[in-house]
Amino acid sequence: MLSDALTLDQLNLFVAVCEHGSFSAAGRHLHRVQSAVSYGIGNLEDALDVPLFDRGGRRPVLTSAGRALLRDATMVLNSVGQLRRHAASVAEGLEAEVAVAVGVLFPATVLAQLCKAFQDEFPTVPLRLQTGVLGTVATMVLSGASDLGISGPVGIESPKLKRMQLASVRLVPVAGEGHPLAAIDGPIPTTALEDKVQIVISEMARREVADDGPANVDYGVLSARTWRVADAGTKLTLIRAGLGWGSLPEHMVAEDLQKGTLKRLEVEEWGNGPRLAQLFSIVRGDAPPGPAGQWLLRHLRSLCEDADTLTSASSASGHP
Amino acid sequence: MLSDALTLDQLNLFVAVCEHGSFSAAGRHLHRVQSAVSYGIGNLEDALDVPLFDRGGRRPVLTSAGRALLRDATMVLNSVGQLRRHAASVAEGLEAEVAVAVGVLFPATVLAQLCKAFQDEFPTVPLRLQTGVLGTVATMVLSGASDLGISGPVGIESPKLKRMQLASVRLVPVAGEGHPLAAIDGPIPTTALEDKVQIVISEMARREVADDGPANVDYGVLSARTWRVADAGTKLTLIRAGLGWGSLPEHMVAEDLQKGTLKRLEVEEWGNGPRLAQLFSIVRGDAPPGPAGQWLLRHLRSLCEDADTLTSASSASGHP
DNA sequence: TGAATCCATCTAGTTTTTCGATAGGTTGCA
DNA sequence: TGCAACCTATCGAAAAACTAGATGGATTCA
Repeated sequence: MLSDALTLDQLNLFVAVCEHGSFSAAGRHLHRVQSAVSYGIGNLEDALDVPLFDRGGRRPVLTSAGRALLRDATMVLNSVGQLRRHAASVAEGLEAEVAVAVGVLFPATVLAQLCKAFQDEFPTVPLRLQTGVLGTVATMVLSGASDLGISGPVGIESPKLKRMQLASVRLVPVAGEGHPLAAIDGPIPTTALEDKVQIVISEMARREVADDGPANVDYGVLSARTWRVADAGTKLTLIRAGLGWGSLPEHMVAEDLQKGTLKRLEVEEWGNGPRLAQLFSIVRGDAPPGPAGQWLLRHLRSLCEDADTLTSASSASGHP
Repeated sequence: MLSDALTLDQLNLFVAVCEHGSFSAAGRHLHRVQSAVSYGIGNLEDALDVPLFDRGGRRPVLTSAGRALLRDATMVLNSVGQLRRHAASVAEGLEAEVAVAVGVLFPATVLAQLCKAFQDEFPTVPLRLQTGVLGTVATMVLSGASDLGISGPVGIESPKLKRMQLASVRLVPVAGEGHPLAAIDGPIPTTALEDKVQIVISEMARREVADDGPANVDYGVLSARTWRVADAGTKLTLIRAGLGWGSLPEHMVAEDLQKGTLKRLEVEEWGNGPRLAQLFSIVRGDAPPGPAGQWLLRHLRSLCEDADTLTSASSASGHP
């Protein structure tokens, strides 16, 4: 061996020697001859240019450098083990990773539950989460960038896409506590809304696919003055700051409504009943997800069945 | 190659191919022939039992499994790189790690500054922090478990230990706001303290070394009823809860004193001036720390010189 | 269609690793 | 002290793994 080679085999020998206390013992456990172990450790010390063991006494004893480098070595071997397990699960037919595109309306707490359950079931399959605005979810599934989508009815239509209804999310129109609309008690006529800023979630209008479809349409726009934001989080903060009004899923505003920092609006045109946004799961019919993705889909469906209407009940589970 | 071998060299080839787009290009960059690259990648695919590339077209294209495993591979190579850098720094004479034992009295904010500066100066040298009660710090340095100690004057004496004064910490006797002692305004006579519970930091009395020395002595004990705790944190919480009184370094109680949740006591026997606890650095004279440890010691000293008396000034730097 | 790349595969030669044995050291016990 | 039971380093021969270079087939681009 010339000099800086550094083999995984050498690292394996290294930790084996540290575990079993001697070159010979390590050799026995690894079904190698003692001279092979000696040779390998010698090469490792040459490669790192650091003596790892004191060979003075009966059994080799780690130098302080060896003790510190042992940690690095085990770390390397751990990452190798992860690679191996991952590869094994792929070889057995599991997909290499599952990419999920989830729309902003889907409650984060349910999503967290879902991810945790998935991680418990498939520890070797990485999960890639992509949260996007309404329309992009379907686009991502169609393009193959995501294996599974969770989204509202908005978005491109394609015969390739298979949608299944999951649950409903209650949308409540709200305004910040200082906002003029918050002071109105009864039903608010549409005329009163027209000159107020409404904050709307909107995508960046990428209309490459399905150009003739009903893409890039804003739903539920009542005001003449609208501000468009990219995600529900900034929409919430803007409304909280009193910059305008808008509808948000109930699970996102429940806490603010209780504290009084947000006030629920009664929009005349929408009546008094709750406005429900349907949530669908989206997969491609011609390229269905693998076993892990199928499992994720089933689990998602059962999670949504438990709570037919995804209200603050899911977020309330976080509070005692 | 038989089957499950998995070499670092193979992983290197793998990422190189992904980087440069083709087996040949990777070979050129790595000064290897194309057939060698092909051979290595083939062995890797055999070892993992997973095809990594689609060889249909002009240039090999990653399979989805390959894309996922590429992340694992780079992770392995990163950890190997860390091992290499660490080994290189050891080969150049730096110690493999620096272990510091720091007494509970030392302000955490200064400690954090020290650690940060050390990490910037020696990114390859891991730092091992061991916070211990008064006497154990010296013991750890003497036994070689730590290279450097920061402690008060308490602890074993040994000709091998070299102490240098660092700074002083003001100790203030305090009690919780509901405690009867907190109601007394003037100097408190010792007789009034005798029947109140005093909370004292004490070690678990390990007197293996220096058995005849002044080990295991409690300093500043005035009360007949004493509770002993292992660390300053629980001492603070106990006192805060009103279970007793005791002295604590000023930097730990400054906030509570300001908020009024703790009250400063005036103990007659200790007079009105501040009680100062000296802090020393401790190293072994016969086995001095290496260059990184020396640097740490110097930096520690300069940090302490800036604020000769370590008061809440150090923690106040965190507030604007 | 032809030029330019690319990959897999084969052969032969080189390098690395293993084996088994030997020599020399340390530890602990009689 | 001497002996048994460990341990390690080292050496020569054999085995295994790897490399270079050449060849053939496939793809892409002009």
